[in-house]
Amino acid sequence: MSASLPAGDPTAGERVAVVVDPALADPTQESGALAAVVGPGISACVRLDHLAELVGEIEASRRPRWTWWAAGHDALPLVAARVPLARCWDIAEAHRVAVGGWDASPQLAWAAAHGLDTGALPRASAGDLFDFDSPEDSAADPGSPLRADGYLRPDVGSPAWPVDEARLLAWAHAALDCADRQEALLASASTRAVATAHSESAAALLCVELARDGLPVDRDAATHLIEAAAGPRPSSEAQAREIRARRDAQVLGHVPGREATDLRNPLQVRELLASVGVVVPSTRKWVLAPFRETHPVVEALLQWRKAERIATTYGHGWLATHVGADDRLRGAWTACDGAAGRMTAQNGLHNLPAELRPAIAAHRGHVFVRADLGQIEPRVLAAVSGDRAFAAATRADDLYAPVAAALDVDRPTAKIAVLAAMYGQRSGAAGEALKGLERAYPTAMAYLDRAYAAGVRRQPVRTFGGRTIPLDRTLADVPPGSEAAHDAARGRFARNAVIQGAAAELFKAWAATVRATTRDLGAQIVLCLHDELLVHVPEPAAEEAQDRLVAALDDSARRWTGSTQVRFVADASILRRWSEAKD
DNA sequence: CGGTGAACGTA
DNA sequence: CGTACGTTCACCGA
Repeated sequence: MSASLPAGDPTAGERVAVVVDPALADPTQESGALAAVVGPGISACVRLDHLAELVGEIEASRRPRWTWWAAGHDALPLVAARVPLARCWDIAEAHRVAVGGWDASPQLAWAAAHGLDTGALPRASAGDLFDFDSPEDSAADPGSPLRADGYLRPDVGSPAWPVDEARLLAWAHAALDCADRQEALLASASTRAVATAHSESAAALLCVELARDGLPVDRDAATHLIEAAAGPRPSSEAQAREIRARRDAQVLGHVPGREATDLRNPLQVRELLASVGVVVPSTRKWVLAPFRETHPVVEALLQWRKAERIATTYGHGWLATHVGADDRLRGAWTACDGAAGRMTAQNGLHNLPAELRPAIAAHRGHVFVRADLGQIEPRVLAAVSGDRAFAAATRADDLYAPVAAALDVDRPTAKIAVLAAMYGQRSGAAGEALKGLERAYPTAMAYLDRAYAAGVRRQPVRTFGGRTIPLDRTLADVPPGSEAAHDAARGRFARNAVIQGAAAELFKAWAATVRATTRDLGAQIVLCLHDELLVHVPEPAAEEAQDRLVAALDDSARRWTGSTQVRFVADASILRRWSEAKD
């Protein structure tokens, strides 16, 4: 089926929905399957192998805001075909801005956008997923994704929902409706929430590109680093056992009579340590560190842990599994975690040990342009709190210098005080300096206090960008204790979330701008690491890309804060290997 | 076989 | 100084 394109004037911001058959596990592998494209004057159902061409034409003539339920599914064929798209609206990400949390199914997003009770979502009946004869449905068109009571049917959009052209078109219309409602809701909730939904949506599209492109690796360098830490790649299970046993022997040799200890069992390790007089509540690194001199087995154990980490998690198996034949490390990316809203990545992309960084190297004819945001969290605090005095401090290259002067303390003390105020210390003492902060920057401190208090009261907080952060979540790792301890943990979480979350929003706005402004250079963003961007750039374009990264920060920070009062700084450099970075 | 905690890497 | 996430392993209970 072909689409007729109306010749109308390009209208900024008009929505065009793209939806791909929800049954497809991998929309890049099923060229015969269907997608629908619906917008003003457009209503087309096309085979996937014709989708990129149609979307490319519409993009060229109208630059609409491409709207989908989730980029990871609906935009996948477009990313695979490298269709450049300027604007998008990701319903799942917009829902995460509006409501928070991780769950963002079409059913939930739809209900929230339409003001329906999200605690009472219809559930698919266990007996028959496609039983459309329940009383709620009787009044509705049997082909519609909607129930008569206004909810989406529980099964639509799921892999089990069989589509035809009419159903897919209706699914695209539903996306348009849902996105319009979300936008209205966000606009009424916060002045910045619509802009946040835009940059979060762009980040979600970037995530699909990151998964497609991967992080360039020097395979030989990686192999050598892994061999140095974990030994050669075993060619048999017997050899693997032998290498493991040899690694274990480095530790067990220090404790004759206890060679049978399983070093991978923390309980047995604790017993082993106790037998040489090291009595500890746990065998964590920072607990054992003070005992390094007490008995040689402690140092040997800590060394063993490092090698074991490389061998098991970032070893030969990892290299073979996650680094493709094109020497790119790939993993799945998400634009927004379930807590404060950072990006996440799998397969080690976000927690690669620093010693493996020399293996992250630009490919032939390319370099990396790397940039990170300096002192991002205190600068964000200045922006989101509106503290004029603290904002004045951000005009310094080193924010802690003017803070130290204002508090009449040395720089390290000023830094610890600021970090303690933002994150909340439980041990140690920043005492006097903290009081100085309260005097010098009362507006910023009050902002943090309000978030903490809301957390204790279990009330949701909102980031500067308008993202709701619910506080009914179970906290990750609160040690058993009093109710007061849990209150304090929620308070710390909330206080951290409004800073970390706002920083994540600015970072994503920056990343989205970089993506848009460096595309013509042939640049690819290949890593997003919370406050750091790694961009793979054809060598001749390196300096231009570096300039644009810095300019993109000025642009996105000005748009995000709505002012120029707070200064954000990026340290940008051109590298061949990630390890060449200063810090 | 799925969930949990310990441990540790990153920011 | 805290928060968050991803990965692996051993253990537990079904």
